[in-house]
Amino acid sequence: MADDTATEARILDAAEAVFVRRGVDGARTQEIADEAGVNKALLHYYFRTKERLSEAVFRRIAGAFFPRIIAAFSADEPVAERVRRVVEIETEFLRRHPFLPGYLLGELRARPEAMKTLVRTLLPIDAMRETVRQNLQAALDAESAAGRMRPVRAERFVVDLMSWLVFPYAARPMIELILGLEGDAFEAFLAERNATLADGFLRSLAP
Amino acid sequence: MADDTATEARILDAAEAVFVRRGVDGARTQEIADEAGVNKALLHYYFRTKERLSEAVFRRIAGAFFPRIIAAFSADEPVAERVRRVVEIETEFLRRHPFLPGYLLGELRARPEAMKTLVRTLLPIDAMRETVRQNLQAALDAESAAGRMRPVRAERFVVDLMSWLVFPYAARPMIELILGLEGDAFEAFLAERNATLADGFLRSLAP
DNA sequence: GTCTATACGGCGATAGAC
DNA sequence: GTCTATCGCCGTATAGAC
Repeated sequence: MADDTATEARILDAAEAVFVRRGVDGARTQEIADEAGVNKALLHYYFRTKERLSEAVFRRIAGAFFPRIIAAFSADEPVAERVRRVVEIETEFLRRHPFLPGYLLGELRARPEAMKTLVRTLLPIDAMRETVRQNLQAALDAESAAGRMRPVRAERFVVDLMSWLVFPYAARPMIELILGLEGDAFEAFLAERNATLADGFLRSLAP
Repeated sequence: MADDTATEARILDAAEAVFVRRGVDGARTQEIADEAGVNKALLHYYFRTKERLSEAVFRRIAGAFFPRIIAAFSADEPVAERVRRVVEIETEFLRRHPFLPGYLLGELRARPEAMKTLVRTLLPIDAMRETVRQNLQAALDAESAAGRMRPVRAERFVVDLMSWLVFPYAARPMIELILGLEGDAFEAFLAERNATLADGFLRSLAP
């Protein structure tokens, strides 16, 4: 075992774990090597530099994170159903990757232009944007025309829902500290919250 | 001019600027010295280490950020008024310090235990927590008993409102990228959003 | 208090053996 | 493809002159 592709994958997994918990600047290549069960020289063999390794990790994460969300927002379903779908997909994803929002936000903050460029080469940004602006906006306009919802811009709709979904994970240490929701209490709090989040969100848009 | 306290303050201001835009790990003491118009040796003279300097900066920022928000949440006013107050205070503060959420979240993520300890020595966490749990929860319970609002836990109330307020700033590069709201368009988007944010939030809690 | 110059350590990168 | 050993830079910390 431990052929080349398996080793490369192990390094990538280890790098993801370390980058996600320490940030790229705070991460040490030694720690990545330890976590992968190899030595630093192999990181160089496979990825050449820490910079390139971090880009590979970011690519993998961003590629898994964004497309499904955009798809759910733009699915050909009633607005209420899309909201429930986004909530469902996102809560499931975040349950498995709770520290990922902090990582993504941290990287985009530390190296905004580099990361933006990276995402642009990775995802069909323009197409995604158009889908949101056309498809989602049309659905929202139809709802408001029918008097079932107040008028709202698609951009705001997306930002507001994503704020509720993502922020608690990114701010977890702060919430634990200020509100005294440590460990399991925090998890329980989020689970309960997630169950009623879609309804609350839709109510905020009631006519 | 340039007596000792002025120099120390200039270093602190410079450090804040650099830490906020690069994160502590990404910051170089040389850049802080340049921005303060002094040399690296003086940083050591006043603050001994980069670590201590970062703690001083964090203290100043956290001390300015949290107390006013907690006070607004717990003010002796109707719930709707408190919400509008929190929104007003927070939007004004964030307008002047738009990169601060990213900094705070980043530090609490990179060094959660150290930062938590620091905040505990800085703020009366337990008292703040009790105020939220007692005072705010009582106000929310009264509203729901009167049929003006659905029942909600104070913790959730706080997290949901803060999510809407803070997340767009922390996620600014991502929002600019995905939704195509660059520069001024982003500012305009937020200004418009902030104006109706309190009402939308209260609607989400309608009975 | 403020500067110049330097010591020191750590980390990423790499050479070279197997 | 994987290892051991080592290099060289860069950033923080510090000594010492003014």
